[in-house]
Amino acid sequence: MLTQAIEDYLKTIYKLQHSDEHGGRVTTSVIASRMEVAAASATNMIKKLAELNLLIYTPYHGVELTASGEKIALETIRHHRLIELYLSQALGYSWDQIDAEADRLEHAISEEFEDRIDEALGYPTVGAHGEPIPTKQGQIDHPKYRRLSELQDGQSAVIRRVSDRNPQMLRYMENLQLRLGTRVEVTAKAPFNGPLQLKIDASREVSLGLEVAGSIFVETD
Amino acid sequence: MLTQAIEDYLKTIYKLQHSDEHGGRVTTSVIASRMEVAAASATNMIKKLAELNLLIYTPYHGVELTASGEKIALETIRHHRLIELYLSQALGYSWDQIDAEADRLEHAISEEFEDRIDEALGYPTVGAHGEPIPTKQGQIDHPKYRRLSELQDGQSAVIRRVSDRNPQMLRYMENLQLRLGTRVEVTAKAPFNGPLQLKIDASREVSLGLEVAGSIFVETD
DNA sequence: ATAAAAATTTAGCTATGACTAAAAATATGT
DNA sequence: ACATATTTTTAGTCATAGCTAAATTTTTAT
Repeated sequence: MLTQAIEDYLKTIYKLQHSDEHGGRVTTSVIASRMEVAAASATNMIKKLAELNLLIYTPYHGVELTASGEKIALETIRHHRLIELYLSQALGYSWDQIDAEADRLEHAISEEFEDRIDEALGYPTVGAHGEPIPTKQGQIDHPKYRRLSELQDGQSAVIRRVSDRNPQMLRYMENLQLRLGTRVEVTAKAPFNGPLQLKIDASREVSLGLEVAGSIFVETD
Repeated sequence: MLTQAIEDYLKTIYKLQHSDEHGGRVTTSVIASRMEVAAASATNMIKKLAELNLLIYTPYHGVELTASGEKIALETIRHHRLIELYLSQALGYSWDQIDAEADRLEHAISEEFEDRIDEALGYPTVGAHGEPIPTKQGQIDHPKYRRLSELQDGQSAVIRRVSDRNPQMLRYMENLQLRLGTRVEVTAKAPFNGPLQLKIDASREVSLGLEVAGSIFVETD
């Protein structure tokens, strides 16, 4: 049977495999740190997942999901993102609250529940933070957006996705009304990795640190 | 910490204490059978709950919840009944599906979630099967309804609650349109524990077995 | 009253998934 | 190249919550 822990590990590994940060190599320590467990615990679980043919494990070198491991990861991610969207659309949750709630609910819901909220939401393809929602068949695309921090002075773009890693940062973005679909223009960039000056919705101007700007993904025109 | 298993046991024990079937004495075997675990497993958990001061345990004679045990039981039951009602009202679930889904979700939701569905439902006091919903403060009343099977020939009553124990029976009741608030009249009673003849909503007539009639609780005029 | 039956507890085992400490393998810096 | 640092794995523990089999206690029937 699929335990909650198995689903959580597979989800985490999938996300690591598809993040550009680690160059494709998903190691024990990276998994352990994302899961907030000791490295030894991660090794144990990895061995178990390899035993279940959910991933390929090369000791000392990392893991790679098999097709069935990826399937389960995508189902879990689909649950998570549908629940997040439902929480924000139907129950009025704010951006910073939905991830923690969905982390628990994603393991508890049935296919029936998945189908019903999918329908209630009108079969969405994009989650509350702009993440693609895998289809029931496990299809997903990975649109390449640029980080707001990479834009040059004078460039304009539309917010398409934000990182959901830090709830406090999400609250900060919400306060600034930096939402999906919001148009932003970089009106100045301070040197030495300094903040950038941002015009939001062609009206308000704010100064935004690089860490926040790096967590906002935009589509340029 | 409160595990899912602890919440489940406390909920079950609370319901057993307040059911008229066992004369108040809640024994290991009754708990084990309701939880669908071996008697030895129930003994283990009972000892643990006693250790946590959630119940008083008299070996070989049964258990009784303490105030704090009852508090947790009522919180769990409140979660369960709010979720059930939300599933049927907001997501269109049928009577027979909500219990199983709520059994899993009740352990996964936050206070935030509880508050939001409570609000979305308009602060209900009665659950989807007619059960009272405990307040956030743990208040609950136990209205005494009569079983439909106890009514005499010619008596009329309104359905106020149904047992949620058997999903198939719930589906059967739904098919007959035996719902909360439905008026029913016993037009005949067959002898030797035979079926009773029922007039539903002053129109359709059906023959109803005693087992089903015993699972329907009514208010007489 | 006592023997048999039923209920309950104890003893010992299993799986899951965490942990620490120690050992082993890999990576890095001079 | 090789000593040191870092990463990873192994070994052994713990808590949770289930199980079976055996022992014990309570209940029931004669």
